[in-house]
Amino acid sequence: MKAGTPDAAGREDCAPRRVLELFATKWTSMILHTLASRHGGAARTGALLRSLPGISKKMLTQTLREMEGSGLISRHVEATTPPAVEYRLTALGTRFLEPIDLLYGWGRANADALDLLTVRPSSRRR
Amino acid sequence: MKAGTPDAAGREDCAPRRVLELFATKWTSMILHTLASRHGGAARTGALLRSLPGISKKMLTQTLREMEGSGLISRHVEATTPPAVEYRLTALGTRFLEPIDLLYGWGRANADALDLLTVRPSSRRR
DNA sequence: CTGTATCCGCCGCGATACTG
DNA sequence: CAGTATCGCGGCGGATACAG
Repeated sequence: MKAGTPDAAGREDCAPRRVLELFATKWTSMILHTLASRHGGAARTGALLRSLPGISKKMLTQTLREMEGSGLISRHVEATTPPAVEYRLTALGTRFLEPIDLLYGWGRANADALDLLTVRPSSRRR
Repeated sequence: MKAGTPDAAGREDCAPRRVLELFATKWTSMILHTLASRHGGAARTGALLRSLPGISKKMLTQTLREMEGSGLISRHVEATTPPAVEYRLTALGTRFLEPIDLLYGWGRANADALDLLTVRPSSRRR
């Protein structure tokens, strides 16, 4: 196999890249994971906001919109006052959780190896 | 389980988040994948540059540096003229390929579902 | 061939304030 | 409670030019 042949993640329109784009917005996977941890795979805005340390209200809404557009979650409004909005995992979203959890699991299983390096020992290269 | 309990991807210093950061630089997984497709899990700069449509020389080098710092790959220099540099998968990098390939595989398996949405049908919300 | 250094536009994302 | 609108900064990442 010669070089120059995009056999790997070559083409810009391939499925793998499409998946990576889902991770572009850094909160996507965490939101999905949080929803999954809830009973019924659903949660309201406020709950999500509280369960995701560091996320801003803006990013939450924004990411939720994108995820809805990607078909990962669905939005349900209770026409009460004050309004209650609930987000639920869709079939696609639920399926996407498999590879995500695998990724998370890998992270936990290799936490030590990752630690050694994020701390940046002391002397390196040059 | 009540809300407010960061049971999911809560803490900012947890392993899952650490893993996500590896995806922060969008080329990391693709570089790993490309290296894996080579015999011996190694490739030279030029080859990588040609195998990754769209990447710039700058980003390649930069990403390779970060990956080296993260222990995913190692750098080997042949002191010839012109110099020949080769990057190789490390044990950690190889292990990280498992979840990555799973992710890619998922993308291919759900390519159709993703297509329907990236095209954005026509009428939606509002 | 490999790598570094600038210049610079774009946009992810937080902070803050306001409407229903 | 849920959502939108603005402002602003940091930095990703491309283009280009130069060096070993």
